Amino acid sequence: MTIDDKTEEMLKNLREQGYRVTPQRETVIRIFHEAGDKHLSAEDVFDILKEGSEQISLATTYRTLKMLVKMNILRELDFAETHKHYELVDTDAPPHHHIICLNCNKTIEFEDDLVNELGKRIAEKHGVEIVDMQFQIFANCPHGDDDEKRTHRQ
Amino acid sequence: MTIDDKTEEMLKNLREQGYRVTPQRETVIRIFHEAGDKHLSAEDVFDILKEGSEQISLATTYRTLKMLVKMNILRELDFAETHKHYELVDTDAPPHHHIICLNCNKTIEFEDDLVNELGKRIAEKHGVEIVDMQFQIFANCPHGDDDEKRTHRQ
DNA sequence: TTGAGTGCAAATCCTTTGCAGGCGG
DNA sequence: CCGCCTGCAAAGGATTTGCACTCAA
Repeated sequence: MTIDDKTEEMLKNLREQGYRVTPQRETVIRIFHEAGDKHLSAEDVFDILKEGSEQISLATTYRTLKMLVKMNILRELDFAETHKHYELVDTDAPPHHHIICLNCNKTIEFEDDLVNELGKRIAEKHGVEIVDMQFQIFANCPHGDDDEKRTHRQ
Repeated sequence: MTIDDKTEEMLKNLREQGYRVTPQRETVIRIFHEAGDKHLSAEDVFDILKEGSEQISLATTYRTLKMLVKMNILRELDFAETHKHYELVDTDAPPHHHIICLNCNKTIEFEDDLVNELGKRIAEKHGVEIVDMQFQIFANCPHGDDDEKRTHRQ
């Protein structure tokens, strides 16, 4: 399935839910598809927009991201930073998790059936209905520059 | 060991690291001890302070929290919210994890050796040196008020 | 046509910082 | 006494919101 197809499918989804399909929304969704599995912040999206021909205000960028999260098209990620990141929800794929390098700020994504299974089991044990899970491993990767070390996690 | 003993020990720790021991710092540490295993935000700490006899400015509250994280006395927690939470580091205890109810915003703490073991193994497999890990399960607990439902996670 | 969506600027929330004075060691 | 800490107020970054206008349906 091409990026266009995937984008079109999500737009159809929006329309069916009573949302209007605007060029702004289409562009934001396309940006996430083109970004592959990268995590983008609102500011990232806005910067990409500034480069391209489609100009969208920062306010609309934020409003669109929030709406897409509510629509379950994007997932909100909370690493220990000042701002949030977003990534496309892939309903076919199992949830994936992240290793966050405290030196270079890079993230490594990983999938792990055991983690997912364990999460489900823990939720059951506590009698709650699971919606999402995120396993975050904070670590230092081998080649890190200490210069850029983050201060908010020792 | 009493709360006073634990507080005193941490203050000694500060002194040894070249930090000054001020009534403000003592008070903040004591508040966390008295709060048991609750997670407090900067604003929470400040509110508790306002109630009590010790008045501390919000700026100092933030500065103290940040310093205590660097000292590894507090751990910073990032649930999917606009502000951070802090909890006492217990170096004897294994890391614990959280179930966050999307309805009522309450958190359930849990420990799980399997999760910790799995985290360690995953870090090893990826060749990174683990510093901390947090398994967050976002869920709905049975009795939730839908009124207070959080918007930033569908 | 019409109200959901947009852009702009102002507002808000959380957190940090500059500066002058205070106090721990 | 020295310089780290504090309080205050102002600044800062990220995100939200009020309002008038625009455009998708």
